[in-house]
Amino acid sequence: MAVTKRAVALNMADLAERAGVSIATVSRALSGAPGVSEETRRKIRLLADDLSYAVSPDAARLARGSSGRVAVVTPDVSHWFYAAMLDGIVTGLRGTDLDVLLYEVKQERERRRFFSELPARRQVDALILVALPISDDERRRLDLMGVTVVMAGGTLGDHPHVRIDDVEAGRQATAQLVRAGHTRIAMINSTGTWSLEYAAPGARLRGFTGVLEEAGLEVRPELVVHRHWGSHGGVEGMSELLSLPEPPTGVVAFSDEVAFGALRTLRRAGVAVPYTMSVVGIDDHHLADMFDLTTVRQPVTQQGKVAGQLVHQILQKGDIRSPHVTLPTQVVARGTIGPPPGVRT
Amino acid sequence: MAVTKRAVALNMADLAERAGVSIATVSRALSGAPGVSEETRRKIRLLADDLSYAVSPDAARLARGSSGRVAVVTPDVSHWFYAAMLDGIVTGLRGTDLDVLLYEVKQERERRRFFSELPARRQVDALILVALPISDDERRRLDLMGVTVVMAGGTLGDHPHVRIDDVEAGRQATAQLVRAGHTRIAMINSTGTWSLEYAAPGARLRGFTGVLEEAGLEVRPELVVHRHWGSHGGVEGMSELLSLPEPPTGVVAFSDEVAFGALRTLRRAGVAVPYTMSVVGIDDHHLADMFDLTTVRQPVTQQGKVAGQLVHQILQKGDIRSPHVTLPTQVVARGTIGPPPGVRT
DNA sequence: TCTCGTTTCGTAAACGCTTACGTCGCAGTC
DNA sequence: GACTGCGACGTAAGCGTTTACGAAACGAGA
Repeated sequence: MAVTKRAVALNMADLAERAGVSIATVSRALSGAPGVSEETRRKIRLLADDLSYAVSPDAARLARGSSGRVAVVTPDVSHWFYAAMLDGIVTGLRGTDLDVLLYEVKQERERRRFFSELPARRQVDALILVALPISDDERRRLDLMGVTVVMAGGTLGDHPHVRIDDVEAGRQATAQLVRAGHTRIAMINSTGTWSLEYAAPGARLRGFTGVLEEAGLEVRPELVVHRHWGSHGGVEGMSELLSLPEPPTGVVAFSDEVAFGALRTLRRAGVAVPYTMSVVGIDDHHLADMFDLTTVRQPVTQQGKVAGQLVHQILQKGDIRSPHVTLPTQVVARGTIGPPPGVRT
Repeated sequence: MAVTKRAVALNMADLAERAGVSIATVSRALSGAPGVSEETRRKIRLLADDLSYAVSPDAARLARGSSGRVAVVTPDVSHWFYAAMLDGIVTGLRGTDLDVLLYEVKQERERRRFFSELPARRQVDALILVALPISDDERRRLDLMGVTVVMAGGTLGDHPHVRIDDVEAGRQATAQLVRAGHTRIAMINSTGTWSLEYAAPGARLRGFTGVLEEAGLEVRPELVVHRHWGSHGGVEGMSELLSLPEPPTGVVAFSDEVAFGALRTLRRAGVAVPYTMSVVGIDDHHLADMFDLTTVRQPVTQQGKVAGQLVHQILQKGDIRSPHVTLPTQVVARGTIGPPPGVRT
């Protein structure tokens, strides 16, 4: 009848007509719902394939009330940590017919805007926050969305989360230096990117001091410096430590990138690693091997993957048994730790 | 009337009722369409804010026919190159009320699946392919989607694209070595990840050979090795070059990561850089500075950003003036290039 | 043969918007 | 004072699905 149909793609009605059945039957056949004979279902599926017809997700969502989409909110896709998380999430979601909607909130004001406008609003069934510290106020705004919220790489109240034990990671890193015989051990820790405190620096520092104290070693304030958590932070932090009247013989870096920077400073200063100075990182960055860096591995991609799977399970089964996952970290010995200078091996 | 409303979130009808106007007016007021007095518009907007009401994107899409979403298809989010591209795309799309739907196609078969099932089908208004080589057949499948397609980091027939000149990048890298006086210059080039040929390796190699020939230097087959384009490719490639009866004195790496690997091999082999061996990369990876690596910078994030802006413009204005953008590359001199050994400075 | 339960399918009412079109009121024109 | 034009708003028809409900057909049990 209608000669001027706007629809460029064919719709379910067209398909139904050609198949000689009603729209309802087509819908049931394609969605796998019961109430259709196997024969009819096969016929319809074949026809749909032939005409390369695909159900409109938007219309389906409208009718059903769920979007089949999950939002991932991350501070910086270009940074390897978040990128690896994202990669893991996508992997964990693969084959679940859940699509990923990506939101990047780089700056403080973007984050604020995100929570005040909630652009993911009514777009997704769930939200995965990637290591994003948020305020109580923002947490409350989040509830407005009325969707499942999962935190990857941190915690968020009672919401499901996947993370590592940062205190333990700090302990493992520090313990290697202690075991090697070092007594003057420093830490280049991270400052937060945000006004809100992010948990990792504090936790890793607790691990650091804990191990020192248990070993009967003093924690000297001048040996704990704070810098940005990128490689340049390591460059600066190491410089500061080297300029000390009595520099340390071993350094725990907040992250591998910080360690990379520290190593560059040492190389330029002509300080031999590990003969004069030992360095240990945390992360097991995929380039750590290129620096020969001894470190503590955290399974970043795996965290993302589990987060993705968690979301899928929750969306499917409603609730879920263990929504709080802590993945283990593990020492990776390479070449940047040796005995302190002056100690014979 | 309907006592059991399913809707958890309030809808436009609720808002209209409270505002004492019709749904149509609310729609017009909120979307910025003409035909509403400024006073009414303000009133409605205020009310919407108060009740923290948001228009359902799916319903809007259904009614309007466009989704406000763009799909980004990338081989590997966790790799810095694609991550930087993605970051750029998101940045370029910021403030355009276009959302990003992310698809990762890591393996050959995932790529095939993506093109055969087209999960982005009817979900997005445009598609951005990130440095993804595709076959003619797949290109045809893509047209089935009937949406704008943009290639970032490569070309794709007549479709709009953003990229760099890889031949020129190869030339710039090689020219530095030639200028420093090297005559035995090698290249660690990349093998493709896919069965389909990706353009960059071939183009960079052409730049390499072109410069050598213009300088009157011979291109020796044994000095061009092929490895995977990650750091381990560099490790292996450099080993092979070192094992040659007469090793080169300068090496052009396909990418910075390859160069990182090469540097590690050299360090372990006790070959001094740049005194005995010079190395140059391509990319300007954000860790290149940590290796002191001389390289050729390509603006990765910028490419993504332009691609995002391109999509936005095309979606808005229909067509567009210059849909083919080539961004310039540029030498970044650091510390891994010196004169060949035996040449007095 | 009648009734009842199953299966299979169609009918039609949502889902929450956008927009073409119609209506109304009012100022301006002759 | 009837007519015209225009701005502001309402009516209602979609957009392409899902799904509650009802109808029809059919076999089984009595």
